[in-house]
Amino acid sequence: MSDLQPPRGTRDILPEDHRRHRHVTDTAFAIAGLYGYGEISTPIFEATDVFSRTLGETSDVVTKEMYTFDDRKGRSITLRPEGTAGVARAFISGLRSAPLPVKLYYQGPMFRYERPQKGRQRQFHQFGIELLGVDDPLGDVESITLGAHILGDLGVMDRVTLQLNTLGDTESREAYRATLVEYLQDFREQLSEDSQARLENNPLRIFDSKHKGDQAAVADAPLLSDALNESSQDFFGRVRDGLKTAGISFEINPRLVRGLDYYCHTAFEFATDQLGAQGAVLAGGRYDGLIKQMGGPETPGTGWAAGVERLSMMIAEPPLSPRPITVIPVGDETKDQALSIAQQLRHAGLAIDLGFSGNLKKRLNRANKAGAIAAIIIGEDELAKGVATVRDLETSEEAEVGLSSLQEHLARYR
RNA sequence: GUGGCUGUAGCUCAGUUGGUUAGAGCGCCGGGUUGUGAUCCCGGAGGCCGUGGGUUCAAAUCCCAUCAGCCACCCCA
Repeated sequence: MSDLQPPRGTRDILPEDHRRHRHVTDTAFAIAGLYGYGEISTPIFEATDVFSRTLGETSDVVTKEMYTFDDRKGRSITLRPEGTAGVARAFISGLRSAPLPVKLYYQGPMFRYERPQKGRQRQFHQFGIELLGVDDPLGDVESITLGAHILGDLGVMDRVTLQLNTLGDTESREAYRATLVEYLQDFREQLSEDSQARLENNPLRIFDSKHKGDQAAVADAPLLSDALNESSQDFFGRVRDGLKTAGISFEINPRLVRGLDYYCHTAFEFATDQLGAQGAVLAGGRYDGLIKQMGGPETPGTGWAAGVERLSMMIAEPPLSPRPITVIPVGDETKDQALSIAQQLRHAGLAIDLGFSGNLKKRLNRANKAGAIAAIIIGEDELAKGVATVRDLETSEEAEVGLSSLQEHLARYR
């Protein structure tokens, strides 16, 4: 029994789950298409340094969450923990001469070695977009607008809030970092162990901590927003204005800090309180230095990723579509006819279930449970007359329909 | 990685102070004269009580370990 369980933090996505899963990704695909984005798939695993060099050597993802192993030739391989680094790599190796901007979306499994809990698994799925080659704040606005559009169509907008912050450009951030570290020296003793280490390598992240001592230390600390240089302030101002123009409401959250090193300027997160401790359903920001850092041409980028499982948990039950029509033969002599009628109708584009066994009562019962909208009953009586009995399973109305006009009659159920 | 809670049939759970062949509801399968769907009646399959050790004459029940789930921290989608 225990051998039959999937590995920790993974799960089988059964047909019922997939209906929700697919509804999320189908919606996202359709809307990304409306914004002119094209689909890209990158490998599920990459050379380890694709992630370790870009996400930040000290980030949690790199230090303790990656699935890394050596392949048979001793190359270090890592199952992708997120999508952006792989897409950036693909851009450099295969799309560098493409006309800018390059607008991409992707969907697929990601892997992070973490302790599972609600809304958090070791293998999970993300849908994400990347907009490459746009340094204008309008790019951030488009990216966020696209995300909001998808959340809106999924019907979850009323249960999320858009949290927005800026990390400023490199100059602003470096300057601020120095003042923050200096300020926090006096509080060193009360900081958590993790945050004491962050003092050295990523002091901004202390803002994110839920540790009481950390929060107290940071409560009256100088804010990054006060340390922004003029161009960073201007950039952020134009993002906010753009969002207002697009009619998207947001809250400024000065404590919102991205965990991955490659972010600059815009950082945002659509957050909910409905998924336990996991707040983010769609989050991202700007990453202007990433592609150059990986060895490509200097190319600005902005984008986000959304958790497919998290969104699946939030959406309403998606419609069962298409509802099938069940073909039910009565008596052994009619099976061949039933089969060929079923095939004919399937080729005409109708969703057809064939009742396999049991008496008529059982088969109608099964058709009902399968969500069928109608049943086509084919018995010897019918065949003798060259008709089939079509029973509407909603209204219970029955009609005898000539076999030749069956297809026409069923058109109402498409 | 840390801490807390949990683990009996596909699902939700019961199982007395440790005592012999471990139960219910739902679901599933079959039947109620191979022709009519949610109901009703009858029958059936399905559990080495998460796994491995230990204590005991005797363990689903007590102890230890381990695995998995849930919750929180950490962090994130």
